[in-house]
Amino acid sequence: MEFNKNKSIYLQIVDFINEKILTGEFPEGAKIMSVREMAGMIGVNPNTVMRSYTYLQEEDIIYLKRGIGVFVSIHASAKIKKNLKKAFLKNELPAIIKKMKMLNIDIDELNKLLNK
Amino acid sequence: MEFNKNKSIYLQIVDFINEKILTGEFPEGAKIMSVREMAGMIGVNPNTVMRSYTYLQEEDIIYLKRGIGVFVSIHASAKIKKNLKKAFLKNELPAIIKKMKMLNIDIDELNKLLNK
Amino acid sequence: MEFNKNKSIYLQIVDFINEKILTGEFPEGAKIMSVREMAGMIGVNPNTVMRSYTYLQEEDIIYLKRGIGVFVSIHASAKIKKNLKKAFLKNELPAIIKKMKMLNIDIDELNKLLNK
Amino acid sequence: MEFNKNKSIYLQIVDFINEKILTGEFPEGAKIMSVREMAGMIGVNPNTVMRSYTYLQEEDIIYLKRGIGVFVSIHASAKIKKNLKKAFLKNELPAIIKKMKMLNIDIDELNKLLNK
DNA sequence: GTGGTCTAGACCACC
DNA sequence: GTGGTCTAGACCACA
Repeated sequence: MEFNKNKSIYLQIVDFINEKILTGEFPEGAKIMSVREMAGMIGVNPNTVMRSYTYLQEEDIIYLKRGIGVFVSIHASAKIKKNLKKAFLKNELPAIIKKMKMLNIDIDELNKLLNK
Repeated sequence: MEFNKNKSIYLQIVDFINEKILTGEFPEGAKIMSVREMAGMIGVNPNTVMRSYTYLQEEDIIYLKRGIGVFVSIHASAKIKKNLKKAFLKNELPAIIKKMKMLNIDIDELNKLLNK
Repeated sequence: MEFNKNKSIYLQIVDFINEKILTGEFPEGAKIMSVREMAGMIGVNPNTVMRSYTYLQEEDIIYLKRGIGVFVSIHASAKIKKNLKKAFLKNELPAIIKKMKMLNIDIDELNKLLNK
Repeated sequence: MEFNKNKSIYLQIVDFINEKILTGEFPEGAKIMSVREMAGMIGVNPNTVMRSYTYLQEEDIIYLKRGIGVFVSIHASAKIKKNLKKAFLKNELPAIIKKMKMLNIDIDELNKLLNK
């Protein structure tokens, strides 16, 4: 797996897992890859994966069972969408708007860009 | 001045100055605040401001005259717009599109959000 | 059965059985559930129940007869009370006192809380 | 510094810092020991201290400033008391009550024990 | 086998 | 100097 240099790896793993859950590749309630499996697959230290898993557990998106494995929470998908939407509206949208105004990009031009 | 934790302070100062130039608050050709003045005003270490100024000088947006002061370049405004547009199209737009798809936000909903 | 995350499951099973014995639900001398029955009932791996039983046997609270079953020891109830009291006075009470001081909870307030 | 074997070190460091804040030894708003200083002082790996600090930052009790240091939050003391009280009422008090009933310890006896 | 913690040591961006 | 991330490797309790 390839990582973006500007974002910490463990957060990119978080994004990766969130995506898998949203696409249904990791279904809610299901057991997913163990720390070591995931680490081996994406070529990263198990500690780093553990950090991602711990983060996701604090967000109630997965839960870890000692000696058993890692499971997707029941309402994980809705939770992820909620989190992403909240972050999008609060952090990213204002920045987009500000930048568009500064660059004199109007909604029509944005529409064209989006359709490409 | 308040800073976003996820972005380095010196880059946020760069954004801050870019904005002042685009809005005309720092007109092209004019002398702007010294490193020390700026540092005092926004409550930051002078070294950090120096780093922002150095960065902006490398981008030809300002220039420093030793012993005299800091000045906005003649074509600063156009240069900034060019840089921002390039970054917007290359880095931010793809991420926006991806996120909008994941969250099922279409162009109409975005339009509504933008108008608020 | 639900388990507290901060304590190991086998010890929670130990507590569970101790309680049954103290309340008389598992009378002294009587045969109690086998490892497999217990495991099925509370939804846990039989190995884990076995660990609890082994622990309780070492404490002379139950004894296992190979091929026959698991039995509550004759003086189990007294033994349990003695163990719990010892642990309570030695480990828990000092922590309670310290925490109450830090939280400015005095004996009167505790009394009120206990009566609820 | 000595650590209890039954609790993870990083959580014991959390307790340690909470206490220092409650007693005023680490005043609100003040800069406290850096990760490395703390690690050296208590004889623990810096990563472990970092874990404690990160935990406390998520609880809004301290905040970390990159390149500058670690600071106690403004309302840290109240926050800590709130957290401890909540945990005490929710987790510990019910267990105490249950255990006291099982051991036939009444409030008078507890009072005597507390006064020792 | 699993999660969970800890150490040792390194590198980076930032102030 | 500071925080922040990552690796490598180890040990433990638990299932």
